[in-house]
Amino acid sequence: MGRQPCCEKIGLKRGPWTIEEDHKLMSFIINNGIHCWRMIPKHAGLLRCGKSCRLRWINYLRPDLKRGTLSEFEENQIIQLHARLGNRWSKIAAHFPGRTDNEIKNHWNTRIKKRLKLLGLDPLTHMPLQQSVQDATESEQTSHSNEDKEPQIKPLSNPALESYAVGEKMQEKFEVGSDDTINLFNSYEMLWDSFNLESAVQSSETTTSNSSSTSTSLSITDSFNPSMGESSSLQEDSHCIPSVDSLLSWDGFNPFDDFFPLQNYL
DNA sequence: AACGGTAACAACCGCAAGTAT
DNA sequence: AATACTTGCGGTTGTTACCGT
Repeated sequence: MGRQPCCEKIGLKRGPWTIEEDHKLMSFIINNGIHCWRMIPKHAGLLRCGKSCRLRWINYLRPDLKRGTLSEFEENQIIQLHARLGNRWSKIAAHFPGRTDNEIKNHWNTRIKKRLKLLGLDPLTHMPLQQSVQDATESEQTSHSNEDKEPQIKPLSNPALESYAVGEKMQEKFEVGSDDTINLFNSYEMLWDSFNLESAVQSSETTTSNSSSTSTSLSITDSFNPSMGESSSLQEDSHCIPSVDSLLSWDGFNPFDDFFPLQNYL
């Protein structure tokens, strides 16, 4: 039998969203909240599938989104979290209120990966590249067990201890040219020394479990629709509401101009 | 000015997990 | 317990802007 597709694809629009579509989606969600993504396009008068609407809301329209490039500090945090969590972008994003998993994933793939490679680090394992290759070769040669043959994909079990004793060596070895890269390297090294990742992740996991993208969205929309009473209130998640600056910093288009009486919420 | 290459970002797709019946 | 359905996630692709030649 198989599963029903999430939506009837025939006649649906794809590709970049127009401003009108954004307005329709915003307006609908603000007035009605989010109950069922599948129904939203139909009721909002959009020729999109629910999935597409959800993505657009989460990655672009959500009022609590923090726009702009990630700071150096955020970048370093991402690196640390990636060393521990691997490609679990949503888990990583949960540590950055206002950032989306898509955004962090894109940032990782387009920038951080390259910088790590420049530093001679394998973005996958966070180990020095040559060492990774060497380890792989050695394990192939010795071939002790099947476990030894596993590719070096697992995140480090204790990255703070393992990786950054090589810091000095790496710096000598790769003669990294740009100041940026050197800065990244230094802070990377420093952070491992000083940052108690374990406790940070744990505390963050407990505190952010309620502020994932979805619950955040809901709590915010709830705040516009007190009658919904579906979940937590704005008070609880108020830290997710962005500053005026971040709301107003959208280039060209601020979808909230038409819908949000901002002064009531900020 | 035209072209090609690249970076950055947005959006789509397929699958898995979670939930309701 | 089984099935149907929805939602969320991660990988991938598409699009656009920018830059160097």
